[in-house]
Amino acid sequence: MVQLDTFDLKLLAALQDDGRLTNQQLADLIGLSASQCSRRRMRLEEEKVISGYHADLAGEVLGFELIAFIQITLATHSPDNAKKFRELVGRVDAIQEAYSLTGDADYLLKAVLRNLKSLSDIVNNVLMPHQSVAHVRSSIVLDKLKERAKLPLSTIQK
Amino acid sequence: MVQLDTFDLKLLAALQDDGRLTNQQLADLIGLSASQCSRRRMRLEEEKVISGYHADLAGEVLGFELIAFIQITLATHSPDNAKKFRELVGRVDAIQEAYSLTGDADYLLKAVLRNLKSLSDIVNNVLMPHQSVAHVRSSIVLDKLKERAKLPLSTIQK
DNA sequence: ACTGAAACTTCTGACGT
DNA sequence: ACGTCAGAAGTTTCAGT
Repeated sequence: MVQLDTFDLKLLAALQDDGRLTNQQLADLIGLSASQCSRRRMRLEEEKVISGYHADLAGEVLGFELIAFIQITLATHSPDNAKKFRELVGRVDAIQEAYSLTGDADYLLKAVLRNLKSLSDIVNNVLMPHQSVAHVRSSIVLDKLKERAKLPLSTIQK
Repeated sequence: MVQLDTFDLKLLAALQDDGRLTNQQLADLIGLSASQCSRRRMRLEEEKVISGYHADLAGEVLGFELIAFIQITLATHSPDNAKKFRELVGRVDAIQEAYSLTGDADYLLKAVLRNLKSLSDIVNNVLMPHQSVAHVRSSIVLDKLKERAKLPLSTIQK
């Protein structure tokens, strides 16, 4: 864990909101000179507190109409089986996120898809037939209440 | 749905990977002049194909040790109840993402937390006691196989 | 539609406080 | 640790093809 002061936290919060903010804009926002913001930003990038910058694309506009969460139970929990499943997850582009979890399912996947047929394809032709997989349960996203995860930096004590 | 050519898709893919790419760098990557990249980028921002840019922060480095998925079943499905639940979700900063879903649970929440006590707090003191909520089931993330959701732009036909 | 050049803005390293 | 300044780099508008 890195030592951060109030300026760092403000800077992180600002860049979390808008990743293309210039050092000048940051300077105005947090009350520091632009060069200082530049230096701090570089330090935070160097220290991997900022792990990267990404453009956020509108999935719907690009034709990805569907988001699905898919719960997976593995056939066995052998290292070999786990490895094969991870390779599968890595290969399938529609799977955006994948986590192993405590609880009844072993894995939770988030997939973005063009339509119901693509979901059916993934579930029935990719996941189900795979030797590592025992059970698949998918849920379709009806509504997004909150997205674009921001860390609650305000809860960090200086 | 917007009309995009190969250059647009390359540009989007590049910015999805690195949101701070300069127009010059984009120009080199996709084989267009910098001024053209600037114009196209502005158009894509204007059309909301690019919905924003965000710095990605390393949660662990900042002391968020825990990610949890929380499944919620509402007490009743009255509009009033749903509204109250949405307000709750909006208020709680630890809840990064929230979706309403098909399937056995009504909502799926993703929360980032400092430790197990914070999770227990949210579940037992915030979610469970809320009048709209009937049932809460939480799962802790053991491992991230895939994160940093990128849209599979390669699957888009020009 | 694209390129290239010109005017403007931003970045970043050296220096002084 | 911070701000100022100046040269370098990047951005964007505009004319030209």
